[in-house]
Amino acid sequence: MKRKLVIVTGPTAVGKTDCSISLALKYGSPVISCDSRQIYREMAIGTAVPDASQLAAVKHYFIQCRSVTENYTAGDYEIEAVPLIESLFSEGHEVLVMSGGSGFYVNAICNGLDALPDADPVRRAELTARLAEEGVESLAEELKRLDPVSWAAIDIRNGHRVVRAIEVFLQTGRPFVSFRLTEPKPRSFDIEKICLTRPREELYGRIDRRVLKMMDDGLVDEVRSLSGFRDLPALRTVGYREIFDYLDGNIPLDEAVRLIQRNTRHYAKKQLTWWKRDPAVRWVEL
RNA sequence: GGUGCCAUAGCUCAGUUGGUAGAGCAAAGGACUGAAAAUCCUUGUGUCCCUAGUUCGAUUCUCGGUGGCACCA
Repeated sequence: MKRKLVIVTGPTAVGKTDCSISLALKYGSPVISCDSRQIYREMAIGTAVPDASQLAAVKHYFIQCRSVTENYTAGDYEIEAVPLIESLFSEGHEVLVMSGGSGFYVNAICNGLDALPDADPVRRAELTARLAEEGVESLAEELKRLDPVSWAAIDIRNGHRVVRAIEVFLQTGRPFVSFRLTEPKPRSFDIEKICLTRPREELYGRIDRRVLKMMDDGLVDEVRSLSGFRDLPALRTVGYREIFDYLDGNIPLDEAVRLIQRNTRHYAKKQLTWWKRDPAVRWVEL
């Protein structure tokens, strides 16, 4: 029988952690996290990492193992997680449990990312500054001149996409879209994707309550301790930006809480949209 | 009990000198190849509280009712 990777995903606060731990115990598997924010050790409260007893119950990978200063990416994740999965299978596991809500990271595992270069930090910073100063139209014009094929193919109103396409062209001399493969990367294991879901109202209630619990657990102090890192990509995260606004005196605390709740709801909705277009997922309503 | 004000989108309200209506917030839908909890795009038909009247036509004016608020008793 081919080895199987069971991926437990779904919107934030739906209950992935509990479900993944019971599955892991059932199969004698560790839990391999695929969460782009729980990976940062400085961001425990605002990302709702598994608690101490949950972490003690099952071995977890990719939880709080990096610093926010490392700018971890989906590409890094694929490079580390796929060999880890293969090595765990070779140790004798029949089933491995992966869990997390970052669709792009799951995609990196299931289909693989194409052989695009990493961002050069200096050029990225330069292009990001220009995006802020000149606006996306100006950079889109530049992309049109440099790489008209990609200009026509990507969402040219999306600043991040335009920056990325320009930077890839400048680094390689090749059109950004020419790197795209048509076939997903072959994997040595089967994959089963399970998307947990709940009635929308119930999910939103869970989100609201979890945000209040984060506040009780000391989210403000956690964010305050990270103020030196606030411009890093990792800190551009729901729950952190709003508290920075509060600490700056721009909004009262109750407004910050309200915004975190709302923005988390929006995030949950985007996650659901991501999974809805994937015909391979099995939906499980809790 | 009396008088006045109010009743329009999930919420707060604007507006229609009579030709069936629009802002903010909330919400919904979508995109996605190394920032992805990021970033970007799209979306407003709602018994205009109910009944009757005037009118070619009433959410708009008038009578009455119902509910809310304020003040006076």
